[in-house]
Amino acid sequence: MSLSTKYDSSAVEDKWYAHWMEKGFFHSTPNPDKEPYAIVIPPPNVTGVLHMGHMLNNTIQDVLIRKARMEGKEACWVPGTDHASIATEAKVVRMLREQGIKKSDLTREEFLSHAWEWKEKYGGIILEQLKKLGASCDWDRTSFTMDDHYYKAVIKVFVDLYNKGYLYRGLRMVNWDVEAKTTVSNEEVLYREGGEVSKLYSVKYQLKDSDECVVIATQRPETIMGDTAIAVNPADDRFKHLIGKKALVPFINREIPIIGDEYVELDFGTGCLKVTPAHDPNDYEIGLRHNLEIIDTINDDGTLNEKCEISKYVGRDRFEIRKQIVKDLKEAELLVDEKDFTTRIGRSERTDTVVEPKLSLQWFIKMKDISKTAHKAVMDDEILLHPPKFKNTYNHWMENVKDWCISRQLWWGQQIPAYYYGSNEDDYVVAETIEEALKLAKAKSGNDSLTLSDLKQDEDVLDTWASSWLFPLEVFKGFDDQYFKDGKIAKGLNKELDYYYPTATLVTAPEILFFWVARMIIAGYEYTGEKPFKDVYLTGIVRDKQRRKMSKSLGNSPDPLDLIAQHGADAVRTGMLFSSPAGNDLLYDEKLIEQGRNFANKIWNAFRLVQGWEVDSTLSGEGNKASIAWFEARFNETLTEVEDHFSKFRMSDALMSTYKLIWGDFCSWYLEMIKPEYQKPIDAQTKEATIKFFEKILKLLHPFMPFITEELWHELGDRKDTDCIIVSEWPKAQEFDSTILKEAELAFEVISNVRNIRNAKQIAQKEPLTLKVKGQDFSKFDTFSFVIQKLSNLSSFEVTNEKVENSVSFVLTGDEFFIPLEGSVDLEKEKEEIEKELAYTKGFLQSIEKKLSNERFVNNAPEQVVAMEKKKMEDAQAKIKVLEESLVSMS
RNA sequence: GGGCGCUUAGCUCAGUUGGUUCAGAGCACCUCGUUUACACCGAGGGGGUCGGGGGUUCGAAUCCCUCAGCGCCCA
Repeated sequence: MSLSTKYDSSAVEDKWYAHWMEKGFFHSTPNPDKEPYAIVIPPPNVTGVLHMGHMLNNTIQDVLIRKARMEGKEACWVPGTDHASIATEAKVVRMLREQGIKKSDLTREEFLSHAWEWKEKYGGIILEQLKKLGASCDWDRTSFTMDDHYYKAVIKVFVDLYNKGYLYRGLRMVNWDVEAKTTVSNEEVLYREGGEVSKLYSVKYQLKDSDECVVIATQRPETIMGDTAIAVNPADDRFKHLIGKKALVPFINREIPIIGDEYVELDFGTGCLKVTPAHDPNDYEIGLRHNLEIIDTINDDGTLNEKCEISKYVGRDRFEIRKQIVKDLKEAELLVDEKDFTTRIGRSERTDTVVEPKLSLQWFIKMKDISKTAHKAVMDDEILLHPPKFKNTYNHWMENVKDWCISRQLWWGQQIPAYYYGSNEDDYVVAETIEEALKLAKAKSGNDSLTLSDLKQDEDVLDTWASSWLFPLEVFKGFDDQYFKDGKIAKGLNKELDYYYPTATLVTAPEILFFWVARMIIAGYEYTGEKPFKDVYLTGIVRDKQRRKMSKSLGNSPDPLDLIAQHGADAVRTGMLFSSPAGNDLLYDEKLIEQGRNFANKIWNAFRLVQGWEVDSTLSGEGNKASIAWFEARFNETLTEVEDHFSKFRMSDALMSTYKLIWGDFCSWYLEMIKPEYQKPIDAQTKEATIKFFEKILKLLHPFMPFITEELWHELGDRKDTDCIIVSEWPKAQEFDSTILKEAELAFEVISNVRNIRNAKQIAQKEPLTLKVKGQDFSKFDTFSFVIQKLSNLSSFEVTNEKVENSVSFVLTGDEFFIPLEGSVDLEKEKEEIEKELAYTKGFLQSIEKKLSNERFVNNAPEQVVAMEKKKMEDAQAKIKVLEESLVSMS
């Protein structure tokens, strides 16, 4: 045999990927004769490199799309990338800095040209890496969220939402990164595990017209000058008498009211809270409730401004001032106490600076009305979430949906199409182009002399999610002028969108259920009146063995490309799926990948066996007929199971069923059943049937292991280069003969028992044995008697009416089996074992008899259950009889 | 503080409306084996009172209550 005993993935994978590409198998165009099946990829970040999460996610998508393709659907997997405004801008800024260029020295246009250059260079890395994984994306359709048409779509949607009244500008408390000078979203604010040690200062505030003082506790004494109230809990007996009085802000002696608010915790700090609405989200809420003044004392760069009223503080950094003011308070004897305490401090994911809560004028989408249909669609199972437990989460979020701040103080992204023409807050218009804006501005202002140069476009760009929420629509160019009219995408005009949309399945991580999934649903209904996808499969998070999330900073993530190079893409794909039940986190273990590799090797060797068989057409092959019929049935049984798993998005179960079919049923049983003796030929029918089976199991496995299955598909037969397994027909589950499955089951039990005895008695497999069975009905062994003899290596298998002396025995249901073994039978030990089994069976019988003698059970339980119990009882009784007889004969 | 979820074999997890030996799978482990596809292998085996307690029921891993531990989301 010339083939290596080891399967070499490296010699196979690139070859077939190139072949598939060359033949255009991944490409899809609308075909009215076929059912569409589209998936849009969750577009990876252009800044990213492939990580384990992508591997899992894209493997699942590829499995789904390959299966759909084989099922004869028009499968279309649209790839793409996301411009990721914050992450990309941060990368570009860092790169420029390394070259000695400061962002602030560049114009917007100059900066953007650097950013584009960067994107062209690095933005496609992940997509290239996905090819190594075997991803069968339609690469001709690759989309980028800043492509020309996409950019325009985002702008159109902004204008449309504005015109529909869904957009507004409003003051909001945002997370402000003083270094990047941008707002950061909540998910970009990180908290160190276990918190950070900070100080809690207790500071004396003088009461107005009194010698009395209140002592407040604060972590941020530098914001004292922005205080506009002191709050106490109205239920606090210590302080409630102060409510309504006035206090004086230290140093500047501004009068502020003392108010009662339940937000204040009695046992935290001193029980008195200074309220600084401009610099704390909770304080801002309190401020709203009590109509407090807002005094913003901190600049965008984190320095203090003149509103703090203390000239020596102005222009200096907030943390520097914290030290300074503590010193000053000490000197003024206003600092009562200072102690360490641990608290959560939010830091910007990008710059690691402490996030400054800040009030700012931002653009918002009103979410309540626009999200109603999207909410209902999931609750009514119009869109299915898998696993369904996420319905709850979704519901909770949608019920409490908050307005969405969509502006970001960045340059990389779609620039907000709002144009300002005057100094009043309301002096702006929203339009797709500046020319259009000028018209609107003239009309709105009544000033016909306005010119283009009087208009100033909003500096900010849109949140990345405000572009990616259009992904399933815009990858099919839904917002093109020809189709997008009056705030809706017209039907019947866009062939692609009409055909592929709604897409079939979205596969993504639960962490972006709201940021992305919910918003795509919202946009889908808003612009087409239809859902964007039917099923949403939420994958788990890939973690290491200590349950830590895999991350670059922890260094606990293996390089996926190394893994592929080492074990093969097929192995990595199956490894990821082996332990990936829907929606549960996956604890990554390299052993799983090895298991995948071993599996590939097993299949490879099964192939080596089969292809080595010479055919002798004079052989009848009669003895193999039952085996062939059995595997046929077993295949169909498994296929039915696999289809059921797929329908429930139980990918790892579908894989496991396939794995067991191939390794257990096909290799360990079927091939052994039909295997000719060494170097002997096989009959033609059996060989032919076996090749057919091999092809079928390869098809079943193809979505999971595309490469080895394609390789063997071509090895198994002489095929044209377009006759590939990737486009072969998926097997359809047939009715199967369950009788033969039961007969085989019984035969396998007999074989296992014989093997067990060989094992216990140390009898080599090559030494033939005699097997005799004492039972009423031998016919149930007829079909597989040949197989039983072959796999147990029996010289004879026959009926006996008598007990067989000097033999080892075992009992299956009511039949007793004997293997004569002169000399090597330890009577005492045999007896012991029989007694043990007898005791167990008697106990078992007792529990059933108890059940059956319970009238309420017999009356209430379904007939089928009662019948089953009766059968169990009879079997147990028969077994007990046989065992007891054995014991008698032994003594 | 509010909401959701989890706890089954050494590990990772199945267990669909309570009822076919339902207490399972894979891996790991133990024994034996280099037989002629594969040691990235074969044959066989051990292992859990389903987190604790209580309840409903003829019957509970499954439903209810309670306690303990853990996780996630929102504040």
